[in-house]
Amino acid sequence: MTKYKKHERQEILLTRINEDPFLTDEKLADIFKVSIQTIRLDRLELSIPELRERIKNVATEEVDKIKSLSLQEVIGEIIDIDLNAQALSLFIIEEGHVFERNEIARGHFLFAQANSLCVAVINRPLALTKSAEIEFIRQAKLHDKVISKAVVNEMDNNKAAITVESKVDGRLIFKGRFVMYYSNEGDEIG
Amino acid sequence: MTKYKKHERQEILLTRINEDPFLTDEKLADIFKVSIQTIRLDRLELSIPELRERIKNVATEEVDKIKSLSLQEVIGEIIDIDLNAQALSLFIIEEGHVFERNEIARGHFLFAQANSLCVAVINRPLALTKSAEIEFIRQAKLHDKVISKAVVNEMDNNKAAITVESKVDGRLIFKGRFVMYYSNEGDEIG
DNA sequence: CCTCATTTAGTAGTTGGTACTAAAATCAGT
DNA sequence: ACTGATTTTAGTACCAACTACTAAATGAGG
Repeated sequence: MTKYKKHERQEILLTRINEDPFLTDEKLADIFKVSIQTIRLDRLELSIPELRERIKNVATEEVDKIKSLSLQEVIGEIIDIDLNAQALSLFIIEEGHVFERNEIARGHFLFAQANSLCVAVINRPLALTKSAEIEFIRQAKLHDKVISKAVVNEMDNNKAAITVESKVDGRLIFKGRFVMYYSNEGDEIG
Repeated sequence: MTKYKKHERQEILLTRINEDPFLTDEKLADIFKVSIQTIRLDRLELSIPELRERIKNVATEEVDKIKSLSLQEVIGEIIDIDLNAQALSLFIIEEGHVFERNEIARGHFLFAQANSLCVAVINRPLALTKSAEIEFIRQAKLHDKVISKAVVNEMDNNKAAITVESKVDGRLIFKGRFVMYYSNEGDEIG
């Protein structure tokens, strides 16, 4: 239980505060068994803002994140659309979408992109997926830009058949055939 | 531009602070053209905490949300598992999972639950979805508790066939047949 | 005009700091 | 063991944004 050296302590301090930004100087002084002044000097040298600033930052940052997450409601960004005919979307694979171990995208995000695109191309108050046959052909990896294309093959009064193909760098990674149910008013299915 | 009456002012104060929790008493006093003391009395009567408390609340709330979202990495909570044989998971439909308009769950979350469950039941370093046939039988609504059951039908050296059924209150809402690819080391697919 | 509610003023004390000065302790090298 | 630099403490004054309290001023209505 020897005390850390300055440099050592500062490194740990950084990660500690990163993990838990809600730590006061007093608590930190307690943790490292040094005086409050030492902690303050450390923060000064590492230009770590004071507790209140840190909390404020968390509060404002996370408000932004929530906004961008509700944007993720429709997964992927629609880049071209020809209503009831075809549509294109772009989805960039980020940290949250992959298996930690190998950075391969989880299948359901690719499905979600395709599914969202089907909902979008059928622009109705109610559009639900009825069934789908899908195939994962190749892996998508972290930071890949996935371009998904949906083409409406058939449409009748309340159903549409849509095929979706997703590609990374022009290579097919996913394809699916979706049957969508839709209506113009708030009908019930099943 | 007459001054508000007490009650009136307090109502507006409430909504104002709700909209923007980062307002100091000083700014609020300025807005309502009253003294700081009046604002403090108002907050006391309405039991609105002080600025710093409010900011802290925002920060902690949002930290919780982020945590529950990275937990969403595996969508749904696994409640029972018999490796390579079958597994059960629970997924509660929340605000972020439904269409705003009608509070019906987006299909890809139900798919994600099923897909995650398939990955979980095949407990291998690499387990990827190869293909799936799925059917959405009935809608799931906001706050529904969806129980998903995966049963492994066949397994060979590197593939498994799994059927999944999801129910709400015992009624079938989704079913799917998944083919999963897996390996014990970091092999490549395709 | 009197009275009760409302508003404002002012003081002391709190938390979690900054900014600064200065003393004490520790360490490194000779 | 001594010196000089580095590091750590100690201590003071000050700040924001309050709470908690007392007391005075200002309304508004009967």
